[in-house]
Amino acid sequence: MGQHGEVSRPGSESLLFLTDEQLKKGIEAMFFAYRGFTADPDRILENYSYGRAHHRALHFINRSPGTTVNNLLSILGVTKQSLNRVLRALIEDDLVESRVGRRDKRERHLHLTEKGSVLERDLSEAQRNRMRVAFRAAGPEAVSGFRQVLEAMMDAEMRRQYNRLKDAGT
Amino acid sequence: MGQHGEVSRPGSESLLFLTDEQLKKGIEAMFFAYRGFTADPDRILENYSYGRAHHRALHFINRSPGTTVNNLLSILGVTKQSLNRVLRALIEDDLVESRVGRRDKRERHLHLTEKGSVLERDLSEAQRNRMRVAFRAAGPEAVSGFRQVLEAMMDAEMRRQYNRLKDAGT
DNA sequence: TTGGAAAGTCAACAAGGCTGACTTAAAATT
DNA sequence: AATTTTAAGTCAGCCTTGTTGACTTTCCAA
Repeated sequence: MGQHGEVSRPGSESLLFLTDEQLKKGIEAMFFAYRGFTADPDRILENYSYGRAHHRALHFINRSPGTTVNNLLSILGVTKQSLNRVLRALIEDDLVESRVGRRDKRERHLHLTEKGSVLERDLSEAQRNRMRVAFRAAGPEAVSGFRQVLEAMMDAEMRRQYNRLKDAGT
Repeated sequence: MGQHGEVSRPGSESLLFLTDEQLKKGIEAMFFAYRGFTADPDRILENYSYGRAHHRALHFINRSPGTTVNNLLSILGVTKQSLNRVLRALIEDDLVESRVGRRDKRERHLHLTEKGSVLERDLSEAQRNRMRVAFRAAGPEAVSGFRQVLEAMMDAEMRRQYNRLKDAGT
């Protein structure tokens, strides 16, 4: 019941990696790894009145300086009201600057302030350290596979967003 | 500043996959992929008065039938009070059965009911389908790398939990 | 027989999602 | 020039899921 392709029939390549058991291991790997993925920044954030949502905003503003609110909204996949709460705090605390658009004055372009950059760097560094250790332990072949599978797991729309973020150095 | 190992010095193997840029791509891949990972079950759950927390409980009870509350607690990494709220709903709705321990009567052993199995299977199937498509598209080599990197990203304690879940068919 | 462990419960709170309704300013269209 | 649409922001209220802290009941084990 529910088992597909787990029998390596003579003549077919081994499809053992597609057994339900293997798929479940993949699911559990995602679950536990995501916890590790967020653990370090979360620990840093505890010292502030910020949470994971603030981290995400800082990350993507840093990644695409000058991005508009609407843009950020579609990357984060949350509602305007939800993002606004987070953004308001960051702007009030002088971590993020909101500049009126030059061409279109309805738009606001978001930038990190010096202070915002410092926190972003701090969070990012913690997260990159863990990623670096994992990448180094697994090796370049594994990293390539890691990214291939993750990309294939995204919705088409997310994959578009993902590929849009410039990847210098690839 | 903050750049490590991106220069492929003569004599060193290529460490290009450890540039900050590559690490950031990895971080973003995790972010977008996790959204995809949860999207399908979340959609199903919308028809019920359950959320992701209920899904996780169902998953791990299905995975380790007869597990105790304490056990589940340490796997899920939430507080007793938080889990209790979820578990109470599942038991009241007859999706989960809580049996008093035979050896140690303080313990409760958790099992899915017929009804619980049905929902679990539904959720699991949706999630496995996406995972299967991704695995198939990426191929067995990539899947191996995917799991290697994720395992390396876990905290030691989580990795222990992860490896404890039996992996028949590996 | 007593101390500690497992489970369960109540209350109160916070973060971060959501919907709906509405405003303001500016751009775009008619 | 008038109207419609878009971008941003706001208020209010709700839900889920996490947290602490305090306390009870049951029962195993020293």
